[in-house]
Amino acid sequence: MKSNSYYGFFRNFANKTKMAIITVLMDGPMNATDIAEILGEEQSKISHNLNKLAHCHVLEVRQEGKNRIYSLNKETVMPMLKIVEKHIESHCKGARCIE
Amino acid sequence: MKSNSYYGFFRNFANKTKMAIITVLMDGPMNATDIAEILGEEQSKISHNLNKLAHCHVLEVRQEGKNRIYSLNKETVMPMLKIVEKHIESHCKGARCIE
DNA sequence: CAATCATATGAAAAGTAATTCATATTATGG
DNA sequence: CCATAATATGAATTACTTTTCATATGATTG
Repeated sequence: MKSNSYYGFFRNFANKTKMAIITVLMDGPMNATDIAEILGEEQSKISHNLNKLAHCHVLEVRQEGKNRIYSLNKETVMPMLKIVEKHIESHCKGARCIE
Repeated sequence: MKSNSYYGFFRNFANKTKMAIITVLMDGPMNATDIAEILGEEQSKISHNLNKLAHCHVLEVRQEGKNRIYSLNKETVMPMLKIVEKHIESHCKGARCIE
């Protein structure tokens, strides 16, 4: 296991904006502008982040007219979040574990 | 699911040194000095990182004489790495996915 | 093909995290 | 208790990442 080199992948989750995007996309695919709107964030900020997430296949993209529709790679992301949730549940009850 | 707030947890894995520590501890518990030695890293650098990892219960610590023995929380970490491994396997074959 | 909506891009600036270095603690064996 | 081995701590520096801002590119529609 080349676990040593996985840290790049985890960067996709180690940031507030990226996690917000991921959370929004849990409800279904959406285009970039709408994501930005929902999060109340700058278009280009969202675009930069979407690119990184898609680059690592945390998100998938498809072109639809002039829109690019981003969707969550649930197969990877959901079980991952599940693990974190469980971890926090059992180790970080109320505590300042995560901040 | 408060997934939005999980990003702090992921920081434990989004860094080279921390992942190196985690990897070393996959082989079993070890004290701080030995970890530093094996990784060829500065004692205090390792110490700072160990603290953060332990703070989030990614690692557990126990005092043993003047040594502090750090061990990996395998229950959380192993399945997490498994997911990443599988993801890379199926999406990042040879590609510049992760860098 | 001009206008416009949607998105991307790149470089500079800002923000945040990691490392270093010097020093402080803490524990134990003699 | 003193010496020392093991580890922690904090502030300053350095290194990275993220954001911003201005601008560019792409697609579509009339």
